[in-house]
Amino acid sequence: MQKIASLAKVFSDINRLYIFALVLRDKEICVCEICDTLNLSQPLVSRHLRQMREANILQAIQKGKWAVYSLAKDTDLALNCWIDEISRKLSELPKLVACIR
Amino acid sequence: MQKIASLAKVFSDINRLYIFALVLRDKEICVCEICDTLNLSQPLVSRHLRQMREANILQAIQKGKWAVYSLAKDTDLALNCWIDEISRKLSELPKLVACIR
DNA sequence: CAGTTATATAACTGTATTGTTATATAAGTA
DNA sequence: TACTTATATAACAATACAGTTATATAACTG
Repeated sequence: MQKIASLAKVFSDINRLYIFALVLRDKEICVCEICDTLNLSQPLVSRHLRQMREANILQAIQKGKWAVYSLAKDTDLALNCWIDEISRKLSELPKLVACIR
Repeated sequence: MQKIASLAKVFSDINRLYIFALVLRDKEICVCEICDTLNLSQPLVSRHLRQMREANILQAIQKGKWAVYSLAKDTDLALNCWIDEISRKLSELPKLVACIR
């Protein structure tokens, strides 16, 4: 039950929801692209991403100077519900600003 | 998207999760029974219940001196996912202490 | 009707959280 | 090598939230 609450807490912030939706849409995305697209400050995005890493929702790999985020590999069962729900809302997201991958 | 975040916020608190699960299990339950079963103070339960009423998750009707809570009638689509998820966890809840309905 | 029971709410405290600003680090680039 | 770019983190201020204590209200009960 605590697990459900922790997952819910991550998705209770609108900016984390948007970030998660962006990752779902693009499969792979770097931090600066999230900042540009959602118009959020870099430190803010960075911390939100950390929370999602620690909740085992996202994973990051280093590619040159970029940190590239994607859905975590061992996607928890309780997460599937969220993925479906948020996938349905992807159209609400702004278009990409710059993609230098 | 904001709607999803609001729902998530409600379920990000472990006590609200427990309360919701109790309502799911018993269909109808009064405030004092929730307090007894979960061993939570009455004002705390009362406030959590209000948040769930305001999020349109639960509804309350007055029955004599009891306020009886149940799942809201027009159960939002986004809520179904939660109902399924939490239903699977009902076994974690303590047994009823007293039921004077 | 006085007392009790069930519930709601307000006021308060302590803690958590968001978003900002400033700084550190590490990897590319001129 | 100096400069720039991408990211992380720490320190801070402002706000939000949980849980408590005290109080109000309304409906039963003796």
